[in-house]
Amino acid sequence: MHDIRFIRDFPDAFDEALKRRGLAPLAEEISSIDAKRRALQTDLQSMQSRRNEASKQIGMLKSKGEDASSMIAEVADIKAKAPEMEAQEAQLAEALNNHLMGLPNILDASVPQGDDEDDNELVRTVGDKPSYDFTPQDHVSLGEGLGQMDFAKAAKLSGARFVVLKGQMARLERALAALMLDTHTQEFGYAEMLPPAIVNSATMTGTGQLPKFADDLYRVEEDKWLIPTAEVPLTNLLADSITDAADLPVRMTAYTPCFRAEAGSAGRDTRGMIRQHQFSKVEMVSVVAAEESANELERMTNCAEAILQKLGLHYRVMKLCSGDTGFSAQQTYDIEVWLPGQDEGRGQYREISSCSNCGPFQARRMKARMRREAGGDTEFLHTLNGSGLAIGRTMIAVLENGQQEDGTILLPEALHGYMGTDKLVPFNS
RNA sequence: GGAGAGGUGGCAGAGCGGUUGAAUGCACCGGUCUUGAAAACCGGCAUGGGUUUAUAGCCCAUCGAGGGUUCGAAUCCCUCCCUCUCCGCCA
Repeated sequence: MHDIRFIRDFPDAFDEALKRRGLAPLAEEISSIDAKRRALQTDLQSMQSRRNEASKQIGMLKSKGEDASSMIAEVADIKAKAPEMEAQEAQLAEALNNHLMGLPNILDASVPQGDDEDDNELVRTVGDKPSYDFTPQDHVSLGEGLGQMDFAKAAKLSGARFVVLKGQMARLERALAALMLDTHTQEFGYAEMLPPAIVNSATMTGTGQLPKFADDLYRVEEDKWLIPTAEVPLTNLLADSITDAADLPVRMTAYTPCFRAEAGSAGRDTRGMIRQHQFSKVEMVSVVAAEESANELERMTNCAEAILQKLGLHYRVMKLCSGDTGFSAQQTYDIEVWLPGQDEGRGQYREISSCSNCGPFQARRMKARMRREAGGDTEFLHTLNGSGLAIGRTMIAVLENGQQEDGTILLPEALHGYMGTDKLVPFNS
């Protein structure tokens, strides 16, 4: 959500920010709606003020047993005029709100201009691509080959974009989640949380999924939605509250299922586990004071990278360009892991984590505020979220990177304890 | 799902048609006292918005949410949401 005062005070900067998002200028239109609304509100309030004053006098006159009929008539007159003005005011307020809630966040100055993922900027590459003296298989062949991944059964149960994992691969999900949670809580100070996976519309609106992206969500009943990421419940934990500066930063992590209708992705990544309607993710959320958010984004990205490093996976960090940065973010780093089995064994980088600084954008929507000192003003917090990591895609990476020519998988050492073995072998053997 | 009881400031808890944005206590902040601390005492202490050069004033709104009755609603009525107790069901 945008700050109407910013639009009022810096219309050109706002329109420039819209332009970076590929949107037409709106500052003038928004400011004009706002000006009309405030003028109307001022009139309305002075009427209400008169009404309140008259009512008090009526009370006093009546208590003395005097006649108040002329004042009662005056109030009646005000009451006759008010509804039309109130309706107008409400209409303007709604129009204004639709603009403020429907427009994407202002991009950080450092975000490169671009149209899509091809214009993202390489920040760093860590580790080296593994080499194989055979053509690497993708995770589908590997998983099905080991009898531990069943897309056909999942399709029968649920439809496209689901999977059934069996045996060691089912356990691998749990092992990865445990490694991630242990790392974030023990090494990086994140508090482990277990939030609801179903939230109401107000919560979805707070983080920016609603009102614009309802089609990407699953709705289980009126006003009940399945979360697409734990960012939603975790960040909204701070909604409608004022946090003491001494309690910052707030860092939380959670392992939850995530549900995405993938409305706009029909036909993309139809093979395998890359894009599923249901997947699990360990999410990190940080809530900090304004001046800390830039540093916190770097820190959070490093926390996600730490998981990849523990798993010995090669990856690169990309700074998303203007066209690829999400609605609520002002700046985003994507971490792309190397998947040697993709593209017929030639390999491909694929997003495995996305870490975003949303600035005050979500906080303003959900009224998440902070106070620096007793009696001081409130100000909006900055919120950040990042995957640490997406479990399904991490599993793909572990499988494709650890594969042997015979189709078995050598596991990274960090998982041996969690898995009780160093190798994935055919199911039931 | 059924029956009942409730939802008031950071917390506890009064108010139940009039000048109440809301008693009182606790917490918190400032001060007096004290070598220091505690205690005691004094004062302050909701949020959002409008107006304004103004963090000064003045004004509006908010006592779960939304409607209604009334000159006037935290207080009365309706709908919804949530919490608690009991019953039913259930992992």
